Amino acid sequence: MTTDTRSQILERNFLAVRLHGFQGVRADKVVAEMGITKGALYHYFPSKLDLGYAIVDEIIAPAYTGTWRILETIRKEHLETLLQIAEGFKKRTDSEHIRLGCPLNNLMQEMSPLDEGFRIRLENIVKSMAHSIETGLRNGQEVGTIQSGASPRQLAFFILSCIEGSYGIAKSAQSKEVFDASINQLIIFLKMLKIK
Amino acid sequence: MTTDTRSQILERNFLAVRLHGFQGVRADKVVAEMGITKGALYHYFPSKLDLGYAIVDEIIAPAYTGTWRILETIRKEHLETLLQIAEGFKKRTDSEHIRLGCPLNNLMQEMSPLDEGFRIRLENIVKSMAHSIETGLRNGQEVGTIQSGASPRQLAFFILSCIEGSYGIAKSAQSKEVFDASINQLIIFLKMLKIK
DNA sequence: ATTTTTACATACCAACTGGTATGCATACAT
DNA sequence: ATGTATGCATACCAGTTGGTATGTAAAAAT
Repeated sequence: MTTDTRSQILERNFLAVRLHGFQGVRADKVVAEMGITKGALYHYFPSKLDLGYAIVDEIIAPAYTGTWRILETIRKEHLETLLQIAEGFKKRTDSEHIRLGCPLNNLMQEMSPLDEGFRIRLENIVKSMAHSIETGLRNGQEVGTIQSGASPRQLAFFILSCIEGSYGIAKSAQSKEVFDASINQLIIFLKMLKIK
Repeated sequence: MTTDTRSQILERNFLAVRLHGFQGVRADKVVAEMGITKGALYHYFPSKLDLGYAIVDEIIAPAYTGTWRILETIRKEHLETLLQIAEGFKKRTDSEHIRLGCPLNNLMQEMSPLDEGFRIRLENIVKSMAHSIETGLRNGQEVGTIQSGASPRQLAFFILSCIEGSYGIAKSAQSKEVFDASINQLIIFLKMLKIK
């Protein structure tokens, strides 16, 4: 099947980017480990940069924006849903995640100052997530379950910063315990926003 | 002067690492822009990796650990000092910092999974900062100015995660406003820890 | 005064980089 | 049946990479 090879190339290179960074990836070596050659690689992607963009557009962006989008649609329990998402990060973050870090965070750090195509794409992912959180918090304030003093926009960036930062700190320490400690403190803080 | 050339090589390559990442740095091009050649570079540093280690040991580590160390020595106003440090991040973070991100965070993300020598060094910096914060918070609890419910260790990782994450999020957005929003929320949270 | 060490410059190199040009078997369209 | 597009493999390439070997003027040690 035609789409199979292409998506395999994408998936394998996504893993390689997580380990080596985009600049560190040798895409031809990655496909060689799949048993295919550069011919296939450059058949599907005109350049390494296009491969990188495809990884962001087709793998990273959907996964990240999808996690938070539900906050925009629900009519009640906004804070509880937010807490569940935070708990979800703890649950689905395994040792490989700790070792390799958050793919979004990694690419933002590496590529934002180097390539505008990457930067715009990654910024849009962050904007989308921040918008979902902000909307959820604002709606929660409007239905009267979330304290109205706090700024939803400011809180959205704060929450994302904590999560991305937790991946970063845990990555250097290679410690899931450190990650959980930080996320747990975030959860404690978020619970303070609740109106009982 | 012998130490002058060496420290210039260090400083210039530190800037280059901030922009391109360690893997992306071409150390010979960096020194060429200084008007010297590879000969000088490899005279002072046996390899590129050793140059990278020296950047961490001699530039990054002292700057970071020095920022927080005061928290270990003071006898009162622990929380106020912590808040001042947080405010300091806002003050001294200019547009170049936003564009290039936090050097520590950048290197952690890039090099932790790739090279154990880097990883250990960066982990030790984080550990040192976390220890200072933890000690400050614990002492504040003991003198009765900081709420005793919270875990100093957990809070320390949380605070560091927020700050590093704020750099990361702001870097992709290239926005000082985003950085300040996140730090401001951290400050609001920290003030909640105060016993009046 | 002579040796030794320091502080670089110059020239060179093998391995690797992202990428291209070409070939060719199969599938598909006409 | 025949032309054309697809899905790769093979071979090749110029530029770059981190690094070395050698040279040498000046400084420092003896």
